Amino acid sequence: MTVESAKLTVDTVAFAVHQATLEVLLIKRKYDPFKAQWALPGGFVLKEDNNLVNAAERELEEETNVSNVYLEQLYTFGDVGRDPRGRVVTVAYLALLREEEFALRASADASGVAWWPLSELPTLAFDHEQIINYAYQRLKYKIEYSPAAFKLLQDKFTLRDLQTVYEAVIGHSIDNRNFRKKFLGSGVLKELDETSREASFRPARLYAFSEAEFEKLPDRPVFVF
Amino acid sequence: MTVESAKLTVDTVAFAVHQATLEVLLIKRKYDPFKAQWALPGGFVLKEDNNLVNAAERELEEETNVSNVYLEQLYTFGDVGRDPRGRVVTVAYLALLREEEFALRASADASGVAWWPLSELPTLAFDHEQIINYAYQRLKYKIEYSPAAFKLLQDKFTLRDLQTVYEAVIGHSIDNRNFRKKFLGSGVLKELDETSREASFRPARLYAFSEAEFEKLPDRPVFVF
DNA sequence: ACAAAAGTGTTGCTACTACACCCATGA
DNA sequence: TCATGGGTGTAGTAGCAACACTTTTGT
Repeated sequence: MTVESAKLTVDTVAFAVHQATLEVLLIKRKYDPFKAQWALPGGFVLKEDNNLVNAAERELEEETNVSNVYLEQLYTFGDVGRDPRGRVVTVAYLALLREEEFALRASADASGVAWWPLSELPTLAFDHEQIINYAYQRLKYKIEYSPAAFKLLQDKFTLRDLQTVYEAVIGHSIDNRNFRKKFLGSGVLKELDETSREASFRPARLYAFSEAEFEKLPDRPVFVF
Repeated sequence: MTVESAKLTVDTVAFAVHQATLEVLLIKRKYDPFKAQWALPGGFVLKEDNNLVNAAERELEEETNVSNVYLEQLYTFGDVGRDPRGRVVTVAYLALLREEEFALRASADASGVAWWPLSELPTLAFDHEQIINYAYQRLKYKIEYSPAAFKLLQDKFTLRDLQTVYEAVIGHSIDNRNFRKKFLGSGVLKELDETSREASFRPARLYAFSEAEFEKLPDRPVFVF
């Protein structure tokens, strides 16, 4: 019996919705293995990280300049052979954020950083394509019964913005009357006294999400369309 | 920057329903830390395990004699301080099985093995109480939209058996007419030509679960009661 | 006045909840 | 024939899907 001292890494699948498209944040690797290939931001867990999510936050900030966003643990991938360097187990995280809030900046192990549409991903290092697929499944489920969509939006948003997020994530369009009825009826949206004046047409009312009202919903609310 | 070579363990929360009670499989630790305390079956990932679930299966069999059961990854716990030996990250698994199928046998690091009702757990080693709570939440969700309940039953079962599993997991009783209507209407139960003759009263019809029919259900079926 | 997106109601149907009694069997 | 769990039906309600036109604004 030999205790395996596995190397432990964290990788983050960061999603954002940009121009009605669901996108993933990738970095271009500076070093081997998989030098010059696109990969998820992530890296080794260090002694100074006092838990796993801190490690994921640190790597994300170091490699992309994205910080202070919603992160949740996804799944741990540990098959022998997923990393050519030997037994490397990775704890994958899901992040949800708004692209506009961050100026991407490559550094550390990355020679590039970019948002890629989920439907047009490049060839990826390691088993990162599999991890992204897993993350996407999780996001599709989460958006149906949790406030995940609001992590992808500004604090103030129009119902159209919210619907666009849902459509980008689930991958098909939604009847706007039913969509609005369901959200307005749920009580989780606070109607604001402001409108967004975008162009030469009717301005849309702005709303904010109420965490408190969401918590009050009976058991597991359903936002399926 | 120092690469942390974390120790990696796996722990399994095995559930079964016995006499209408949801129970968890625990072992009594033979060695320090937490010597003589109850804990989840589990241990270090070894070089010869070629993926994480294999390690969980191996440890479960070694410590309890339970093998060949449904296992799924739950969550990875990696906070500094969760193990007095230093940085030990554990990948937790959920197992679902029937108690009657296995003769428990303690060995390796365990001086005892037993099923404990979830509502009467002893003091547990490490953060294992937290892990069990997490597993229980997951089970409650899974049973509502997946065939998880059938992993807790024999191949042939009565509708009463199935209802008992649901009641034990969700923690409250269900109207039997509505319960039967929903399951019979769903098409996932194959009616068998057999009955279970238990005692001096009307024998109950036996059913089997049809994986194939379950897969045919539109999107995410709901078995909420 | 026009272009563009915002905003709004109704109807039919399905699926759920609540609820209480008769049936089949073995002893 | 009795004790025990097995098995069944209905009515009211709530929530969902499908569907198209009017309103408001800036230019």
